[in-house]
Amino acid sequence: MKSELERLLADAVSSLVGTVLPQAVDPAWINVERARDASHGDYACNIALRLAKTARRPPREIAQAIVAALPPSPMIARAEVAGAGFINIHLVSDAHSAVLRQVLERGERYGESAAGGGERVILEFVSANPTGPLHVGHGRQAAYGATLGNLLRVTGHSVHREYYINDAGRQMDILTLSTWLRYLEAAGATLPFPSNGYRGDYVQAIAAQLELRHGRELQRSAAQVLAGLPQDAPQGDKEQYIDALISRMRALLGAGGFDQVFELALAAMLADIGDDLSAFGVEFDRWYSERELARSGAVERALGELEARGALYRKDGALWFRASQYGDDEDRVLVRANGQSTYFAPDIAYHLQKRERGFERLIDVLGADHHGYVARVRGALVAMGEPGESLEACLMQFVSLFRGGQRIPMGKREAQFVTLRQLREEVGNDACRFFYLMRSHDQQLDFDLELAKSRTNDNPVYYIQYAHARVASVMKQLEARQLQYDASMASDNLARLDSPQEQAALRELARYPELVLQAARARAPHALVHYLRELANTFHTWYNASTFIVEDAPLRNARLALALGVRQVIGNGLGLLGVSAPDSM
RNA sequence: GCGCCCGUAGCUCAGCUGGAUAGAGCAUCAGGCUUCGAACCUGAGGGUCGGGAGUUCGAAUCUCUCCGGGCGCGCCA
Repeated sequence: MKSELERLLADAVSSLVGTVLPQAVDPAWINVERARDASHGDYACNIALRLAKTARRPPREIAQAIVAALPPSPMIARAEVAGAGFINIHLVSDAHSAVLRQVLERGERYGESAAGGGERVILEFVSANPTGPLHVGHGRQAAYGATLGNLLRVTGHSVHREYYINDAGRQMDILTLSTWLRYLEAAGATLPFPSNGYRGDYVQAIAAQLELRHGRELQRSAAQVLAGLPQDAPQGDKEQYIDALISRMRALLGAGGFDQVFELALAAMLADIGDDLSAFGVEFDRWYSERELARSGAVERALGELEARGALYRKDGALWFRASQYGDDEDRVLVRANGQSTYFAPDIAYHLQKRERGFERLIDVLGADHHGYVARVRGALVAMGEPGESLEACLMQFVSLFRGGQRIPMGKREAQFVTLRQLREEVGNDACRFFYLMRSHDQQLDFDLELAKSRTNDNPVYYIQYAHARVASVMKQLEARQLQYDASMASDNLARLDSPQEQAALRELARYPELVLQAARARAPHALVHYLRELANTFHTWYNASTFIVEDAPLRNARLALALGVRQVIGNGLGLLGVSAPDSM
């Protein structure tokens, strides 16, 4: 509809070139917007205002000329000049009911488009280190990533969802050590827990699995473990201390023994994270292991590529990337003086892999604290001959939990932090996903548990679900009265939907495909949440203003068709959000 | 100090690539159920869009600057 109108206006404008207008106009300039106010008709165009300067004529005069030159169309009832020089377009009422027909015909596919042109997108999100359970911040990234993926899919993109597993770094060694120490403790050993270790209860649970699997074969005495170690913090350096402990563990158990603990801890964490996400309705096409990436030689290949292009140099025994020449603030270390690579080297290789696998667009959903990371990865891509624009980062601001106005303190390494699982169990998946998506991703989120849990009128989740359930309820009532919905009678009588509330509902339904496209392009799932609230509001208003099941059969069926259309679109929208659309609640 | 995000009604937030009189929810106040679900609806009050300057027909939106809040700035990830 929108593009149709833009085409008509472009025709009108080009016919004026040479008379009213001095030169040809780029069709991209001609944008039609949905009118904000119903009195302004259905669509509005500001092209006359934009052309006023070059044409050196008053905008209203140009607008008048465009309206006069507008080719006739069966869709347009009338076009008029308003305000400073806007062109307001009123559609014929058939155009409104045509939308409803489309909703009912296309069903679940209403709102889909091919706008993305099949662009191959890899969407990486969550990618939390497998060193602990997901917390509430990861939950936001999960909800956002999953819904963004849905939005891109229905707007004609080929979407691949991926979770990058950081299973090769030092953090995993620390988890392995933490697990082993808890395992020793459980067998009665008394030893201090490193200040830098993972203290969460889940570590004890993994230690218990270790005991179950390996019995006492990995036991060593506290004296063996602690002999000759440096001081832990606060007297000593906690990093040195924990590295020494890791080395000690390797020495006492051998590489094989260490790996046994490592593999068990990793598998346990991945199972926990995977189950958690799956229960939250978040699925991935692939879980991409950093270790496998490293084993494949991809890291060396990426470094070789950088080397070949002269983007590397050695300084102070380390290998550096000339990031500052590719848009970053300063150069970055890839391989430390001790020979170990930083997290950055495999990340470069991973992103190069994404390009090599044929993805045109690389979207990373990251926590806001990773914003500095984007410039260096993009710089590395550019240095390797890839287009920097292909990488796009969606930075998620932080989540603060509140319980009835009281902030719940959260710390990362501390024993007590709220996990995603705890949050989901307390407020439910629907409210959880909805609340995560209510706010723009670059807005810090205050998540109030009491509000999310409340089954009262101030909880916006139920407001939308209620509209869906109400339609289902009406259909049940219809059956109870021994009546049947007659789709063809409805279709013949859509012109009867002429009340202000019905017109408003039709307009909202027509807006949905545009909204979905806009939300996808702006990477803004929250726009969909707001739209659904507005759609539900128009429906509730209509519901309160008129009775659907009336004696007049043509009118009754037309109204039921509209109600079913509303239900369909609410269902489609909630589906994209990953929120259920119940028939009763 | 530098970089990123934010600042809009009492509170929490929308406001699309600049457009017409800046909008919701909650809270407050006043109304609406013998009728398809009142988890709903109707109405009212409430604003120097953080301050200032600029760009132009037009700025909450773009630019600069200042103020305030959050987050980064490591041979951690």
